Amino acid sequence: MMNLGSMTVHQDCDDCPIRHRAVCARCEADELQLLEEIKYYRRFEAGSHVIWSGDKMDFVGSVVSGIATLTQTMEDGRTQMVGLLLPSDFVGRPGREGSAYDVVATTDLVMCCFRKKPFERMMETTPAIAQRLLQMTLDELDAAREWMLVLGRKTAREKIASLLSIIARRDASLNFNSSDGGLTFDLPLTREAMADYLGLTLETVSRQISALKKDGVIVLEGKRHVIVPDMARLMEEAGDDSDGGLLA
Amino acid sequence: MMNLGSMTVHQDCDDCPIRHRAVCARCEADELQLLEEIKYYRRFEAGSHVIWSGDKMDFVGSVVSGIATLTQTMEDGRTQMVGLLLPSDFVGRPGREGSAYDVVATTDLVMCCFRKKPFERMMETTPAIAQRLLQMTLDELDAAREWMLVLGRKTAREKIASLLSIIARRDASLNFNSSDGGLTFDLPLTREAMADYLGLTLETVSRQISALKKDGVIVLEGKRHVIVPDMARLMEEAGDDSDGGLLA
DNA sequence: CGGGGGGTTGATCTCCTTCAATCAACGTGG
DNA sequence: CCACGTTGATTGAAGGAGATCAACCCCCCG
Repeated sequence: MMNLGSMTVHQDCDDCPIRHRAVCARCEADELQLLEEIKYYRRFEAGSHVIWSGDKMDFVGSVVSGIATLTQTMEDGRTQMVGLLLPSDFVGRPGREGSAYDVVATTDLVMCCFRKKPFERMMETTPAIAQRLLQMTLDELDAAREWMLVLGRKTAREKIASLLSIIARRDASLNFNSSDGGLTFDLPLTREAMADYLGLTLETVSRQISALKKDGVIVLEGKRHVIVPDMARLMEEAGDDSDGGLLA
Repeated sequence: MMNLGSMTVHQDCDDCPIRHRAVCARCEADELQLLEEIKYYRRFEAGSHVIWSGDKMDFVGSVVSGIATLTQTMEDGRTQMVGLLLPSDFVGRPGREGSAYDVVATTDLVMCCFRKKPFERMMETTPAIAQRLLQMTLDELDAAREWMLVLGRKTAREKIASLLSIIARRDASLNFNSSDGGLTFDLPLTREAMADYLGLTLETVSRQISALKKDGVIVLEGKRHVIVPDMARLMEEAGDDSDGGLLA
């Protein structure tokens, strides 16, 4: 898949689907007005790079729709995904020149971007933005630490179950897709991307998904559509017993 | 070792060793004054818990001296260290009741604590604190993500080398202990704690340290004192080639 | 029809875990 | 001062979970 560049689109903050969850969530009308002046939309097609590791970043922004990944790569080519960016997630780091990671669109992606310098200035004058960003960063830090447990201590089977339960829970919180008690969702990642997220090979990912299917923990329709008949069972397989930890 | 509780000590912010690096780094004299009113010192002895996972936290604070670890534990006892807390590091999460992790003092520890509610109120009125906390949290997030690469993709030998080079670099930035070109430091962790940090067993840690010693990458004096004759070599072993990534 | 991307499955290999013995340093009490 | 237990660390032998290498399938698309 080639990067064909980006298209520009426009939208009003009022009908923005991530208005209440993104960095701008706590902004008042007048503050939004200021943001509108420094914002612009960009569209990326599936497979294209939003940012290259090491590159200078002249913007920060929010994922409006679609999914992107945050990955690190070693010289010899080994890669580790360090974050999954979903709608409302923030991209970029105020106060730093370059990006430490590759950001890649895994689906078609729309981002709401802010020019970096003006945004940094706004952060100093608009507590609502800085506070929201702090909150979001603390959440991401918790997520990263939870993932460290997954990477460091869980078995391949538990890793897969952990990933599935995270995606399932996220989808459940957005939509109401609990048809007849069983959760349902589409995997937004290829087997290879899952492997990069879980610190495994794609073969192991495939085998463990097959094993979970054989054991009735999940039901597959095609390669990507997953049905979870018993969420508690899945979380048990993930090693996260029952409660699953309180979400923000 | 038993937890004998904590002793209280006092200190003035002016001669505080972490004054310029902790959450309070950007505070002006008047803001420090306010902090002084809600602050108190606590001393923990090596091996004792600062916080238990799940417990309600009525304070947040900074590590003044000593070292603590942040660990997560699964029901079956598997543990993963998710953070190493050094002087100036922040403990606790504003806006959340309980702690998600165990915080354990690995050496004797002194903490500068702030009562949580007043601190949260101050965060809303004092941009200097919120801004500094955001900066520190973003740094921690980067560190956590770097560690995800270590946990997910590196070999045991590379993991050990990564840990050693991180500790070496940190020590180098604090002290000037580059006697005759070779860095020198003491390991602040037992083999078991290193294993918990690296997602390994303590036996593997021991074996890989021995191997690095045999290969001349490090020199050991006793079990804990490490000499690194060639830092570039160590970083090569860690898989972080040469530059080592830009620090903040 | 051919080709390529994504996915599954099999056979083998290897690195790390597991289980276990041993050792050095240290403290404690007889 | 020496036997004893404890704690941290090292080392050995055996086994296994996951990596690696490789074949093959499915499906879409040109």
